[in-house]
Amino acid sequence: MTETPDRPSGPFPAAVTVDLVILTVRAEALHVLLIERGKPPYLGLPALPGGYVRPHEDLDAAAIRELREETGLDGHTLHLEQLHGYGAPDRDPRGRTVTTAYLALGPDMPAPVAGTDAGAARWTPVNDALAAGFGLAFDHGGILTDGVERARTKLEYTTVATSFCTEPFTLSELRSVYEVVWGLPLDPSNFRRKVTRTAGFVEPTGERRATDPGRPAALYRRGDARELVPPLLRSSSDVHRPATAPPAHP
Amino acid sequence: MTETPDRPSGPFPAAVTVDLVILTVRAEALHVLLIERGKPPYLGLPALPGGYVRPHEDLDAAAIRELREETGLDGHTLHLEQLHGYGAPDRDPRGRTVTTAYLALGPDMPAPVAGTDAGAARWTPVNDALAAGFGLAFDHGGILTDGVERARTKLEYTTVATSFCTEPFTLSELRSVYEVVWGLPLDPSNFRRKVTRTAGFVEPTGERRATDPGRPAALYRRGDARELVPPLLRSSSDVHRPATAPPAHP
DNA sequence: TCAAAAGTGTTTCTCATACACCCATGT
DNA sequence: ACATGGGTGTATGAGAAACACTTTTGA
Repeated sequence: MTETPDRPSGPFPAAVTVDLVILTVRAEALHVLLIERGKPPYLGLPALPGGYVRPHEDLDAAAIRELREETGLDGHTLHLEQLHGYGAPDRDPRGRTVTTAYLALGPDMPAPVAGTDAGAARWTPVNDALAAGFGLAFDHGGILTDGVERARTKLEYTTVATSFCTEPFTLSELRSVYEVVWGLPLDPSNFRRKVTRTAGFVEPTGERRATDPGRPAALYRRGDARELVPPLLRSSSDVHRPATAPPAHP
Repeated sequence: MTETPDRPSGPFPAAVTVDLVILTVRAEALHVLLIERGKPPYLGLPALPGGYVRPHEDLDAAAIRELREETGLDGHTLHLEQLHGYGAPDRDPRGRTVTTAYLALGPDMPAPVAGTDAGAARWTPVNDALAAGFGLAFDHGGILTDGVERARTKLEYTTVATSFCTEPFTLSELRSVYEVVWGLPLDPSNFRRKVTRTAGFVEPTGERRATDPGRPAALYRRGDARELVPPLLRSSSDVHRPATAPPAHP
């Protein structure tokens, strides 16, 4: 912190909050948990869940607490990481407020607990929430954009994609996570190879699960590895190119 | 922000600061800019430069301002990015203080301006500053560790390494940045190929610079590219293996 | 027995590694 | 001329992309 004494700057009171970008994959689309504001400002508008940090609480602890309060889920079973700090002077009309945004990634979750908070929590497709005119409260549109971008890049070089899956899961389910978050189709067999060849990415359980039609799929659990080397690049790599016109001669 | 009304939590006043991890490469080692604290707490101990955010100032603006005040350098010519927020309740004995740390990377800089601040600023080798018993003020040891780690990984998949070089620079100088930050020797010819084949990483100026003995090196400027795909991995790739004992027969 | 999904094998090609070798300059 | 660093060329091998093919189930 290191203050700079004897100059026009000095400590002034600000409110400290945490906000949560909670993402999950459901119905083949990336969803974010939004609540409806129950009081001004931005009354009735959708917003990210969050709240004030308590006087004797660390930022991470506040994020875990808010996560449980809003979703009923244990912050230790989800992936939770600090995203970014936001402190524009006018971001809250009530007064100077600095927020630390957190990114949470989890499997398709039970219907969100009707928050002790005013408005009920709702899963919203990210594409809808980011559409122009949707109107998130405060600067939450920008925060959501940053969170989604972080999630996309983190899939490349970490194993967090498994956080979106309920254990045990199949490799098709894991691949679907990548396809939904990146918005790209991947080649199933090459994806399988990369995942199973990376030590600690997934661990087979030995069990299988029947699918409606088709061969039962082997089940896996999350492995110990967190970093992914080499990374699973989404650009120019592993993309199953759609059926384009084949070259001239048959 | 989204307060949670009618519950034991609510806004309480906290001080808001920014701290800077300013790194540079000089004398074949990574250095960090530290100031000496001129007043309690932690009087006389080294600390990261930083200060209070002003009442009508954004976090980024505060970081740029502090950077100029402490180094005399323009925040727009250096690489500057938000690092992480730190808000442990007891991190400052004077009261609740939440800080947002920023990471700045720049070329070997002019001797730091004797800060308007109390203690003079000093370049310190990162290895010394992180050694047990060096004793940085507050939680600045942890912040510095996080900053160095961020710098190491960012060299892999972005072009920020060029921020450490004074333009124009040679490819040997750029390679030296990687070697110093990663602590690994790299193969000069393969490094050259990767850098020059990545569009927008560096742009040749057409000029050359004489070296003491040896062929003059071509000079380059930073390119437009910020992301580096494919990344320049530091693990198991491009490492020039040191002279180990050769196989049995000569 | 057919459709659908899981899973394996294989060819082709790209790119990184390792290292030999040539170039340009100061002493 | 020779030592020193800059810079180019290339043989080898690992791994990715593309896709044909086999396996296992439900209807």
